[in-house]
Amino acid sequence: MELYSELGFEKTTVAEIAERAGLTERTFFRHFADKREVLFSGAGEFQELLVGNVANAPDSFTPIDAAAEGLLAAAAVLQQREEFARQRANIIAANAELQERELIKFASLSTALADTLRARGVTEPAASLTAEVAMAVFRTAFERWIDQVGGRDFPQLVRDSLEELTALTTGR
Amino acid sequence: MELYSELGFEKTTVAEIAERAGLTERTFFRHFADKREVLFSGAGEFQELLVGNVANAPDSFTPIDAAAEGLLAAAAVLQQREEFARQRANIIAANAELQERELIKFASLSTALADTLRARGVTEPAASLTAEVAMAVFRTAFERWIDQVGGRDFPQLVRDSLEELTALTTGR
DNA sequence: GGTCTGATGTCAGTCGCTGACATCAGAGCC
DNA sequence: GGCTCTGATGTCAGCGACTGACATCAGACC
Repeated sequence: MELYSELGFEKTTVAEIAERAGLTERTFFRHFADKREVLFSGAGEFQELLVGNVANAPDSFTPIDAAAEGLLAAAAVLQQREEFARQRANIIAANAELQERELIKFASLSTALADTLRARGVTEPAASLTAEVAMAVFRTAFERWIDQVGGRDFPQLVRDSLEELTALTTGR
Repeated sequence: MELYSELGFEKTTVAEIAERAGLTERTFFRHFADKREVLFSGAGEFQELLVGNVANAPDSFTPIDAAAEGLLAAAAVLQQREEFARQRANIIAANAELQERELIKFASLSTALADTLRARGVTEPAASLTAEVAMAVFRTAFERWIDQVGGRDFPQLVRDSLEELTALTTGR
């Protein structure tokens, strides 16, 4: 993270990272699948957090509302680590390869979310579509949270985006 | 495309591609930014097609309906080249790096779509959210189109997914 | 015939990443 | 205390993607 912030992602070599960590390049690649993965090592826990809250939502909740439970929990956790989240977002925003990796992590989240909804009895294609739309809401809210300086409440931004979504489709 | 289908993407070296094309490796990289980009060289025209149809939609259309015009036009064109689209989808489905690249192309499309909606007078965050949701609909419909053997009508699948979307949110 | 330009070839080099094998420190056992 | 076993790390050689610098060459235009 230090080096990626100082030099930028591209200009940082794995050799430099290894050196600063007091390890070998080979060892680096034993801990991380590739140079990008460093910034995404927490993705697993993040996914479990989000999906877990969806699974535990009351049975009476609609698919969208169940998904929203997961999004809100995830947003709350990121809110806690705002500084870290900002630094990380800046690094990613500066590099296309990292954006690609982030997108596939989001896609993986979307798949996991769809699976969870299906486990709640939601049928296809509603499950996949809800999952995709929920992640779209999350991304939109995240972007707004990061872009602003003031530091508004991330979970609240998620709620706002969900409202927007409803307005979009009911207005047809 | 031939080599990627025969050997798989990873096992194909740029040297082999260059040889079959009767060119040099260096020349390959002058035509394509990287090994993956070969499969995405048509992305620019595709984007213009989609966005163009959104821009030309009647002013009276809601954001979602305007976006739908673009999706339907894009789906119709892919329908024309079904065989090519299938082969390409298979290659991409077999490789994670290619999926990453495809996702960022979709994201780029989403951004362009949001811009177009904004030019139609749609305000934020409705523009971004509509764009994201529209692309989610497109992806979902595309997946269903490719997965089935029968070869159902792609534009019709897009319409179906749009209906699903409405149902999702109005059911709250 | 001459010049100019854009595409291609050549070459050397960097960097990400991997496989194979050696080393070494600590855990647990006798 | 000595032994073995295991997991983490180091070492080394090598492949393949990608780049910069310079040379070459064919066709366009004058």
